[in-house]
Amino acid sequence: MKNAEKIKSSALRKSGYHHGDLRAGLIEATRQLVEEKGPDGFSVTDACRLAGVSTAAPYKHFKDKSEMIVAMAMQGMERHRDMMLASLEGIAVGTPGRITALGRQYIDFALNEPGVFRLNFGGFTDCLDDPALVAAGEGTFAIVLGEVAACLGESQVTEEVRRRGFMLWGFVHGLSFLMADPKHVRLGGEFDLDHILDDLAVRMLAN
Amino acid sequence: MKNAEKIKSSALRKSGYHHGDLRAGLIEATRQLVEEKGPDGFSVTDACRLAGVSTAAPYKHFKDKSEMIVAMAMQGMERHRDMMLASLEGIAVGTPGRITALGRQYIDFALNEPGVFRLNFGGFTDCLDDPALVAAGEGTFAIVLGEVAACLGESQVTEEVRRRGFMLWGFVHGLSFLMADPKHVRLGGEFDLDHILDDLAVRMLAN
DNA sequence: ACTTTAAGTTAGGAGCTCTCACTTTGACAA
DNA sequence: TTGTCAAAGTGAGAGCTCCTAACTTAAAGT
Repeated sequence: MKNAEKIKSSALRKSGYHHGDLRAGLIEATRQLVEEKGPDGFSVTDACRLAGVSTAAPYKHFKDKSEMIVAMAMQGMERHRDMMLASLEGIAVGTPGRITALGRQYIDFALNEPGVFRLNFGGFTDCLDDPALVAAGEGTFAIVLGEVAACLGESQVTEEVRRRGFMLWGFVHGLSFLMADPKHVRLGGEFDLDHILDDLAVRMLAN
Repeated sequence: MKNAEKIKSSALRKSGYHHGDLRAGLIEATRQLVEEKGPDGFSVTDACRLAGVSTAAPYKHFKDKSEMIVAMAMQGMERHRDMMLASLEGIAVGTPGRITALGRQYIDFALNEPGVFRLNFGGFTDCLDDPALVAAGEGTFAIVLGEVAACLGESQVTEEVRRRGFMLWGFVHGLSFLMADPKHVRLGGEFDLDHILDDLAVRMLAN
């Protein structure tokens, strides 16, 4: 029983009348479609087709389209944070290497999941207002602030730490947008991202 | 005759059966609505209501919704470029002040017209593909590259100039996104944008 | 086994994009 | 000045979307 349920849960499409875990199935369908067609271009109808249910089914699990997108975006934020945390593994605390690792992972996420990244940060009105999403973003930024503080030899997040962290975030954030778009990234010519990030960390943490 | 026509041209709404300059009227309506409701949330139907014409009228002037948005975005790119160029007025060539002026103006545009800014750079699939829009973006970036070259004492756009210019662009671009969003900007704490930009120019143009 | 209820369904309203066939009217030539 | 034509409007409607309402299925607990 429990086993059969688990197998069902992981499936995108349903088998019988009931899906097993339609909520998760729709979130996964949403993720796939947002990557495929972009944050605009996504439709609930498409997600229903992909999950193999009728177009009315989602409304048993989500209030509306926006809530469905927010649920997917939230999982994206968590992946984003977890990957950033994982990238710190084995790098000495207080060294610039930790800053560049975070930046690198931030940008890698934007490159690997451009649809989700743009959805989360590109200014889609619906998602901007969700408090859980905002809180998740703040949590991730807090990680950055902690690392900046350590690099600057501060034990607390001072105003200067916050200022530097915000500048670093802005930089990496902007690079993510530029690099996730082929029409923009080629304007940068031939460059090595790791080199740029190292250069950045040196310049921004100096003094 | 010519005068009456000009008066009509500047009007958003039509007076008689014919509008006078519906194309321009729709572009202006589109701009207003994109600011009001965000790039998503915009509908051709709304623009028609605002311009006072039937919902079939736009298709005499634009192939589809996308082309209408692109036309509006194009004017936004031109405003963006013109304002950046104007901001250089009276600042000595080859000084970092010209870089900070460009950056400041870039961000100001994002703050003054967040809807248009996000539409142009937030990764809306339809617009990304338009070659005229891409070319306009490249033209604006070329201005930045020229200033960076002058600051670094180069007479040409070398690979290093391009790299630094791209980094500066990335930074200002990211800050624009963060500052245009109240939920992000407050994470930066209390800070003075001019001070940050000066700091940035010093750090990024050093060496 | 029976009941309850969560989770599906079909049907349909309202709004959107866009097309088609039609109407209006300004511009230009005779 | 008048007649014609083409540009620029119109209403009607097809096909899509999101979402609701009322109905049906079947899973879970007593």
